[in-house]
Amino acid sequence: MTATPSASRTARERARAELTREIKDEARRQLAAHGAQGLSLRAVARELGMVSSALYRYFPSRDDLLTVLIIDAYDALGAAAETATERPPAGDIRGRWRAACDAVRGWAVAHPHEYALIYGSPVPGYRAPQATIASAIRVVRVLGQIVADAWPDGREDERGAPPLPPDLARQAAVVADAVAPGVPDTVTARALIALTQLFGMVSFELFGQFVGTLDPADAFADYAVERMADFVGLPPG
Amino acid sequence: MTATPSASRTARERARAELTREIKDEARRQLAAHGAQGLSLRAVARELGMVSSALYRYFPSRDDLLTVLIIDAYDALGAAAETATERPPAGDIRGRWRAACDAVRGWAVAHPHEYALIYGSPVPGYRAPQATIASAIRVVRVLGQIVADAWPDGREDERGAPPLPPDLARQAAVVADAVAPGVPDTVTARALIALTQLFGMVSFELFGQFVGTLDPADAFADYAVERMADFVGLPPG
DNA sequence: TGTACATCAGTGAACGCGCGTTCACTGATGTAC
DNA sequence: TGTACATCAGTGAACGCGCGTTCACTGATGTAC
Repeated sequence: MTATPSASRTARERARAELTREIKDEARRQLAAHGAQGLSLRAVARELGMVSSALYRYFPSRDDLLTVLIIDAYDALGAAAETATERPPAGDIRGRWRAACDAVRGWAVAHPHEYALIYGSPVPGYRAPQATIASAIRVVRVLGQIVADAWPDGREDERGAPPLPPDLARQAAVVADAVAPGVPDTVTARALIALTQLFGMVSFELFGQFVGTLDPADAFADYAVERMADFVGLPPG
Repeated sequence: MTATPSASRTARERARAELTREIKDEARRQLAAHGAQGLSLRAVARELGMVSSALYRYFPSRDDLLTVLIIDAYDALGAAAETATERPPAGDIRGRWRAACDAVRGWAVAHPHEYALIYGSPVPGYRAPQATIASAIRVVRVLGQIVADAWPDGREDERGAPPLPPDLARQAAVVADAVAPGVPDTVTARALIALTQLFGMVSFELFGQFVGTLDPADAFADYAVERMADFVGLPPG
């Protein structure tokens, strides 16, 4: 535990950390080029000038590497949303909503294959472990917090929204407890509708459903974000 | 051109049509089991008791087989929506909307891998030819027609909806011309928002984003369909 | 400070696998006269 | 109706490829005394 062995240990560990990062970077590059199932350990090793078996010092299997990439992607998206939403003043609810939604779309457009990895069709044969959930929830928490800030304790949903059937009310309450505390269940349901709209729109854009119609999709995306903010009941900006 | 040769020619052609169908069926079965990139010509042939090279009498390549499966999937979804939307009386706009949306979700749940094939991440290396577009548009046309029926010529969007920026107005007009003639552009934009919500919701359900929260998603889906009908401005049911 | 030992990173060969596609072929089915 | 020929479906072997993973190994880095 003296200074020297600890320093040299970190030297080795630093090399290890650096190579781990390089492997992930190269894997991400291949993801971008050939998609999730085009990710090949041998190709990663080749590109890094190593022999393929060397990668097993860093990741126990291809699936583990994939899992790390998935978690990283969720974290990157979550971090982008968190950062964006902190830019406007805390009281500017609609500005924060807009910033968060724009950040989601912006990150997705900038990293289409990583987006596809986490929100596209699941990779067959691969089953995401529990470990991904904490990262996956970050972006949801960002949007949930904005809605929660718009609905301080005791505020009712005064729009005469149709009440939820009991099953849905229960589910909405669980979601609200986790990511949007204090929000009435009808509002939570609307926020979940807005969430699925946002990701559905981004997926349509990235996966080619808009080609030839809403292409480019910027104006549509901006408009949809505002209308969904109205729909949820956020104060006008 | 006499009866006999023509009958025997159809005999051979009937055999061909039947085997073509069996190949597609088996391919769909593999799609369901292993996903799009798990679709292997050799495995299809093996399962049919043929040698792999025999498939080349029916499909010039693996990609062509995939393309046919994609078109079939779009057509099956479109047909399901068309059939469902014709069940309620033509004047029951909301009933038809509900039926169409339910049919989309129902088909997707019943055929998750085919849904993933057409609305999930694009298969890397594969690029859908133009031929798919006519089939892809069918389900959109069903929803568009319902909205068009709710907005007969001359009816305005009287809700004081925010006007569209010019770029978006132009895009919305093109879409309306194609699938929802006569619909004001603000309504078209809302219908497109509803469309992306529907498919986003279905994708979240099928791709595992709802596991542990909105699971099962039936109540949420029903609620969302109604709220989106309100949002578009369809008459209450 | 120096030596003996343990840990760890990376090598290279090999295993066993499945894939898409081509090609020359056989034999059955259909066609023309 | 019968024969000669053309078309077509399906065979079986082969090509060349890339993959994930294992394993015994070498040599460098770090640790304990």
